[in-house]
Amino acid sequence: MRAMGQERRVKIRQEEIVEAALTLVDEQGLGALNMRAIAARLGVQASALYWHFPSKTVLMRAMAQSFHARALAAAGAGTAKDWRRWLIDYGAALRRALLSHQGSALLCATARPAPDTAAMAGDLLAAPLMAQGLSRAYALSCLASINALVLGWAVYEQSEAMHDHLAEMIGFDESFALGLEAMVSGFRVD
Amino acid sequence: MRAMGQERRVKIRQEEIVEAALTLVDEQGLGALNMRAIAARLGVQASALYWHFPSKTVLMRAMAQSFHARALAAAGAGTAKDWRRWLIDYGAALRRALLSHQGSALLCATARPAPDTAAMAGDLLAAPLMAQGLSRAYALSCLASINALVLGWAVYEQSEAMHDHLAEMIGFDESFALGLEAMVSGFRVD
DNA sequence: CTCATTATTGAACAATGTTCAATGAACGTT
DNA sequence: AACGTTCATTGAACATTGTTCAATAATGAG
Repeated sequence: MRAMGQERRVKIRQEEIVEAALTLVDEQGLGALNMRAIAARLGVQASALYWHFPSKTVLMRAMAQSFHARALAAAGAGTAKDWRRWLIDYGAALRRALLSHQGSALLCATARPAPDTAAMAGDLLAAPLMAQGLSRAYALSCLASINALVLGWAVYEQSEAMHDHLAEMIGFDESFALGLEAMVSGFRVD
Repeated sequence: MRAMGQERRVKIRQEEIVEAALTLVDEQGLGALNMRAIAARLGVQASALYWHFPSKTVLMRAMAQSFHARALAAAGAGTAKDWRRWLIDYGAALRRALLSHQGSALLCATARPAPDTAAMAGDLLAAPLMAQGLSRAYALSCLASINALVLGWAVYEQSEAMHDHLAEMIGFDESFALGLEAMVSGFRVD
């Protein structure tokens, strides 16, 4: 039975590629993300990547996915808190995850994860809220708004053109915290 | 005195280019936005555009700028309302402006307006809030959070991959309104 | 060892952003 | 009206980048 062994080797390789691509974006920005650069970082030819990924789009989708997975893991640790507290912690964790990698916000905005994974993530995230009595629809609405807020802020903050200008007028962390807390405190359960 | 005539002609041409580019994005998506396509729409060669714009990046910046200007005009109409009402109306107007053009959210996320224009827009937007007693810093924080929320939602909604999936679970308009109203109602003046 | 599957190479192609010398168009000056 | 300068466009190129594909090397089962 060789199929299993082969499959694992492929998966490892895929993760190596995603990791190389992520560090590349981290170091040189999203604009420097091209197949030849990724391949060079792995000591390989660009066309070799196409055995593992059908296109750059799918590769970027995998990158964004790996990203969301980390953020989710970091946030979903303690699920026993009050749901407002949980939402705030989740928002803050997602924000930290995005800000810890240059250009990750635009990456996540450009390449959304695959539909099925997104569905799973939605269920995983909604669970802690539903456990405390929120309806599924309401929980998903709240989560989507939090996601939008965090992503929007991160895009602003990681935009070279915007960063310096905005930084003169407001404190990013304080303003974000203010907006996030305002939104969560404004959620009403009916 | 010919300088004035020439200058005006140039400006008209620039606006024509921006408009052509915007309708192109609107009709065929952001991915179809390339210099040759824009030029073809104007019955001209791609290289001709480089007399008016130094690069595609600057062109896109102008596009995003024209966008923000429209949204601002649509929202800033009545400035006499209660500031919470004003924030909600502004958020809704910006959202409508973004959603009325395919792919505009990503465009605005990718190409931010020029720093000086952004500063002017900030002042223009903060004014109605400061007129009702909010501090400048607080007003800008609130506005930035609203902008982030609207932009994040619009990105989600205009993402092909995300749209269908999210639409199954939540109503965009309702969820957005819920998040926006929650946030605004959560803003506290101290 | 043999061979089929897996993985990579090297060379190409197409699309796209961009440059530049050459050319045409517009217009004030003489 | 003719001239020349400035404005605007062309056409052809170049570099980068995503992608393909036949050829080839590596790998592991029998």
